[in-house]
Amino acid sequence: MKQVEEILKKNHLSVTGSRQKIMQLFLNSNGALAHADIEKKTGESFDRVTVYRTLQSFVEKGIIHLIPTRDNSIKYALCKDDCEAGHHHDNHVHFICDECSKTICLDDVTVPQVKLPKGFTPQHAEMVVNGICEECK
Amino acid sequence: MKQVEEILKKNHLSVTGSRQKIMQLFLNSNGALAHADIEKKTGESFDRVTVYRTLQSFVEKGIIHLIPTRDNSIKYALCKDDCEAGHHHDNHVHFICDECSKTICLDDVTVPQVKLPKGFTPQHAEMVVNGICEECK
DNA sequence: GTAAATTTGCAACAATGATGCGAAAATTTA
DNA sequence: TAAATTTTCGCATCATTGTTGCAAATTTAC
Ligand SMILES: [Mn+2]
Ligand SMILES: [Mn+2]
Ligand SMILES: [Zn+2]
Ligand SMILES: [Zn+2]
Repeated sequence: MKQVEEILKKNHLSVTGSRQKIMQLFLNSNGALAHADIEKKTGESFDRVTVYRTLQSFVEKGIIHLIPTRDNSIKYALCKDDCEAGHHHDNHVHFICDECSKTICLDDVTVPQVKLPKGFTPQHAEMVVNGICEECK
Repeated sequence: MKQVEEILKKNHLSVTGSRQKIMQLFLNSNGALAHADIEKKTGESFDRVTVYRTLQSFVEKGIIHLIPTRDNSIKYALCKDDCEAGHHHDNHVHFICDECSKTICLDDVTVPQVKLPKGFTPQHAEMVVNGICEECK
């Protein structure tokens, strides 16, 4: 069984053309993908709505996670940590290159804890670093 | 001279009704404001476009800064650090309450530095913490 | 292979944000 | 303070992004 098919089945998702193609895109890509990237790379094959729904279901199943960016565009990347449906626990830092604008999961860099003022209880923290990536250096 | 007028003049912005009213909103508010909040609180007085343009010019002048959120909605807050036109340098942590969904600048909590993998050069870092705020606790 | 369940594509809609342009208002000049 | 100049405002219009309902097509289960 192909890797893509395996991933879908393991996550109780029916195996369809769009899901296979989009999942393959993530497996091939070394950075994060935006909705627009996916539409472009699948080349008109699927309806815009299908792409939205596919991404949503991948997020729900814990296959991909979203990355917040400074310009408020959503990017998606594969979860390498062992996330489960409805229970993500990636807590790594994300890097956005100002040169090539690629978004990269720094899987080995954990989001540091910060001491909050009295009364604040943290639940989850995100950290995004901008700069120059190893390739553009 | 009123405080609001003073701020506008200091930043070389002509003093207009919309700018005064929106600036006053920021001065009164203890959390960050979204575009929609501002439209609501000014009560139909100004065109939607005017609000957009006012916020843009405040950002350009270094009077307010944007806060990235996980759900892709833009929030704005007063710069308390000494930002200048075209050169922001707030680097504090932001807190978003999961209960009241207020967004708060933690001006005294500096974004910590992280050690990046070899080849990555950081330029700027953002950190957003979700949880329960002091009021909702 | 057939029936049931799920997914897809289309149409329609809502929200958000940008731009051009003439009218209105604010600032500068005299 | 009045006229001239500069800036801003409001409106119309458009683009992009994302959501929902529903019938047709596809996938899965039997
Ligand atoms: Mn990641
Ligand atoms: Mn802030
Ligand atoms: Zn790069
Ligand atoms: Zn709260």
